[in-house]
Amino acid sequence: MKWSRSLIPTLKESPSEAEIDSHKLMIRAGLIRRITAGAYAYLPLGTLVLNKVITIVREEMNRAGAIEVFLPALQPLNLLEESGRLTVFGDDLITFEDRHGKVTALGPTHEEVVTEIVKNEINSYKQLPLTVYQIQTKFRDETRPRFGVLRSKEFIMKDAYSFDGDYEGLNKSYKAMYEAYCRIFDRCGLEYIIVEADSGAMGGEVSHEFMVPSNVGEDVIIRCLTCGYSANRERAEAAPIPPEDHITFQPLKEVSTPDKRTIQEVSDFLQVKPCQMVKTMIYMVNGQPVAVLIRGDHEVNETKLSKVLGQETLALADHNTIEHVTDAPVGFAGPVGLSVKIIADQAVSALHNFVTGANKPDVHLLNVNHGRDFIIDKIVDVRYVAKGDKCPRCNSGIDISQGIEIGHVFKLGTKYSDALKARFLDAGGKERPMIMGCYGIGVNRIIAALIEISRDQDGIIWPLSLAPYHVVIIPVNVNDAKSIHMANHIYDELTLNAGIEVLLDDRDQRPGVKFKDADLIGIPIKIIIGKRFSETKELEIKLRKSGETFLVPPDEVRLRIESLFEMLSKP
RNA sequence: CGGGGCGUAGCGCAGUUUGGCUAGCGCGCCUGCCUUGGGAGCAGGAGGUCGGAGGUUCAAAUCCUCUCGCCCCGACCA
Repeated sequence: MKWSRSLIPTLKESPSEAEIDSHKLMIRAGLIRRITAGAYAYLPLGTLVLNKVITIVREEMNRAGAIEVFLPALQPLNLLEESGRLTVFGDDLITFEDRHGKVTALGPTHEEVVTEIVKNEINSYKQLPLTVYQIQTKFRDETRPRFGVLRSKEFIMKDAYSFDGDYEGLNKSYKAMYEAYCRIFDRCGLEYIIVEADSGAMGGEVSHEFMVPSNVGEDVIIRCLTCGYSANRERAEAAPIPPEDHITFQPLKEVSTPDKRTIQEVSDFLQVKPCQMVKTMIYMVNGQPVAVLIRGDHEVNETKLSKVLGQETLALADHNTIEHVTDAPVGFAGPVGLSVKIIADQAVSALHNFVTGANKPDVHLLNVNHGRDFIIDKIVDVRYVAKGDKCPRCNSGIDISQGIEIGHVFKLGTKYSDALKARFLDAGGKERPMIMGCYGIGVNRIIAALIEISRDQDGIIWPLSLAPYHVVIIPVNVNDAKSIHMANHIYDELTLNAGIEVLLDDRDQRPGVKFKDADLIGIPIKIIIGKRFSETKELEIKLRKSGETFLVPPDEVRLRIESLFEMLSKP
């Protein structure tokens, strides 16, 4: 492709809309343009990269035995109603009313649609197992789209769904997808961490997230650098905190804390560290108030809490309920004298002589001890892992970092096949629900994540596998007939005879402009036809990533490029 | 959805507080000269409903009301 005939609008300055580097670079390098909040147009260079990613994904899905399908973006609401996810998605669902008054959704994901199809078309164990996938645009009305294509209202997802007759089959299907994901991300040149993820309120099932470590990532990665334990924030556990030895119970004491409600306020006022305090949170569970005790410096993990309580729906109680239950305004709740069920986080059970609310206005209690002053009904793990926690497996220090979620694999079990009645007859003639798995990859996110981890002050650094073009030929002076002739010759040689994707910068621009642009758009290899060429007939090959240069006579260029390809293809 | 901010040329911005020349600057773009190894120089030029609607005024980018869009923080997020 000749530069002058494509559309590659590079920018010197960063647009004000962009906050993070990958977003800025995608705009500056002419990959994308925003059309509206959370929706981006892919320009030629962006489209080439997108297609590179899609090709890799498709090849590896096929290799793993998955079958490609193409499902509609439009979805009827009744399917989502049947699975119960209409309320789960809620306002995230983008819907519209057609001329007949029928309300239709733009699909946020496709579990229901694919299950509906399989339910209708598959009746026998002989037709299983089956894994289908598609590459489709998904729609979600994100409350706040941000970071360019990392969180948008419209995004491309590869979603796959496996159907098996038994759990052993699911395990095989899951493993095949898991391994395919590793190959896909390896081929894309991404460094990634696989973390255990929470499987929501279904319980007992397995889920893994593929994360690219990055400080702009919106997901939290908890891991142990010693034993390799890794999990996301919802899922991660910490080693139980051991109770202190030789504690003597101090006498319980009331203390006046006028208008001090938050942990921070009370901590400052009484000069007690938050880790010596206990928060009492009142939750509504099945219409009944429950007190949850958590250490002052910890946070309640509602995913764990709902699992512990066996409830999918729980919520913090409103102010009226709290005042009714505790006999005090919000901010002064405590377990002593409370008549509701008391659930304590493990860390609280290890505390002695702690500070907490007195269930009286403007009063807190000092030296509270469970067993003596109140009884805990249940000790459980219901908090998020915090800095300073220990690994639940090996008790080493734990590392908390951020990452971009680029893939998620999930053993669903029978959630959707039960809801939508997708059953089959087994060898014994017995009707059984299909066992499902689902597997997603954020295609656009792969691109943004790659740029986040592969760039420098000059621009993007593409791996060979994702580069929009492998090579850019730069004739320094396009008015020099010999240079142009050579540029065309090399172009044909590489394109026609070696199947290499080449961009020819035929613009009548000063060399500096062309070099800067080539660096910005991140083409792995530059072939420069300039001063050297007029002097010694040599061409210069320069690598984007390392900056290494090689002087090569024209008839050796192809061989040299091919050997560089081999080198660049290795991780 | 709460809080904050911003909409002026393709991009980045000044001008708005205190209303008043023909609405500016840098980059980019067009023409010519010159130049050709890391975003050159000179000269000339095109490009604006100042987000939109209404109002106040002799006069509005500037003041008032409404409205649309966008960004940031928070809440939310299979």
